[in-house]
Amino acid sequence: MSPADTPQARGERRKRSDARRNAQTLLDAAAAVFARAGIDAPVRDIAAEAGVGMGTVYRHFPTRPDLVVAVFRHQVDALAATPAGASGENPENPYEALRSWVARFTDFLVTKHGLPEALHSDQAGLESLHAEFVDRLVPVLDRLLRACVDAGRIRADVRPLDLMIAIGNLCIGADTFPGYRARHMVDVLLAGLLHHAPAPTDADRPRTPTAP
Amino acid sequence: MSPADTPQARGERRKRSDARRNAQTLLDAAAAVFARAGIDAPVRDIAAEAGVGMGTVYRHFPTRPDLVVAVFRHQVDALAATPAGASGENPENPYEALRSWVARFTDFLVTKHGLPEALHSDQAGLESLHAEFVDRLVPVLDRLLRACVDAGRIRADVRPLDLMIAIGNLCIGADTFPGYRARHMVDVLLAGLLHHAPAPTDADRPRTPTAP
DNA sequence: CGAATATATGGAGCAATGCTCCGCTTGGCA
DNA sequence: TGCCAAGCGGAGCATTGCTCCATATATTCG
Repeated sequence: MSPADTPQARGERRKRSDARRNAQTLLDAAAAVFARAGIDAPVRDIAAEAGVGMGTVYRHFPTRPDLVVAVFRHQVDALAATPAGASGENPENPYEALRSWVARFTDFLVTKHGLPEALHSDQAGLESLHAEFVDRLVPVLDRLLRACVDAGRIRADVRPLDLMIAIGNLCIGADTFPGYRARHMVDVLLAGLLHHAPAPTDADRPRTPTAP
Repeated sequence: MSPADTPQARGERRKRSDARRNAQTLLDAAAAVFARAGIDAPVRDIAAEAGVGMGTVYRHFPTRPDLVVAVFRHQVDALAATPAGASGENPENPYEALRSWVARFTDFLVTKHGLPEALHSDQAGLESLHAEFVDRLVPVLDRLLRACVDAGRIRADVRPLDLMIAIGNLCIGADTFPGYRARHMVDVLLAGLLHHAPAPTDADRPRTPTAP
């Protein structure tokens, strides 16, 4: 997001004023419709909410997922930015730093209707949403996890990508399935990272049958 | 599934022979298409595979999810039936019984393209798929979990429904996202059930600030 | 066996939805 | 003011779940 990334600085013509205005209107309208009707809301509805035609939507956001990504980008940015602060807050307790960041991540996912589901939709183009999350957040998790491993708090066999996807997955259904406590299960998962006395990963592969 | 449930026994006329044949043909065709193209394959494709018309499909399976449920029902039955055996095999190690059943459940989910995703689809009617899983498998998990809790092996604050949904969720993306190791994350989740020295669940809610 | 009838079938057609296309409109510059 | 590239709107296409009904056929009864 350096200033050099602005269109003008790259020698491209500045967009027309109505175009800029419409782009922002669309972003706001999409955010409103997503909040009201979920992330799967029809593009038509968003165009109507913004008071523009279908063509305008697709001019600004070539595919539906592009619109979704744009709407959530700055929230992902916030999540990606904090950990420097968070992990700095208590470098002596890296596990709590991990837990606190994961709690914020979980809150974000749970409060967005359909977002966790969308991260796994195989609809063409929705990979970019996934990619956005991976690119921005995996490095954060990597730092948090590494700090825990270095401090000897957690097992070393869980990769940041695994954990990120797992957390995102656990949040699926949080708002649609009544009895399911997504946050709690994320907590259980994090507890599973801690070292225990008996490493259960070995128990299910008795290479040598327990001698009598 | 008692004999009294058969149509004849309830005084209903037995279905025409071609109808019965087509129903089975459709089941086989659907299984083949699901395996090849995933669970979201168009109904048209299944009709074509079976060599019948659309009307025939919908006559036998009123909605798309009904077909999906029918295809997987006997596999769910198998999963629901085993734990009596499994938990009987080593009553002295209930945690291993839990792990072994969960491993089978995980295998089942991971090998069915799109099944875990379908369990959370908000498409009307797909709740019956979810209901099928919940009704058949939650009681099994309940028994397995209770045995572990009674043996003092695991925490008592995880309900069977939570665990079942969490496991299903963790399997999402197993076949579509390259780097993600669903089975491993299920293992981490199960490890999180075990008791550890410091209960992390209390750490984030210091009701009374730790007295000096 | 042959007719009568309930049952089953096939596929055109409807509705929803993502996306494209293109003729019309308009902001910005000379 | 006048020009024109950038922008816009919305009809229309393709896909897909599902419905409808004229036609075909299995089953039964005389």
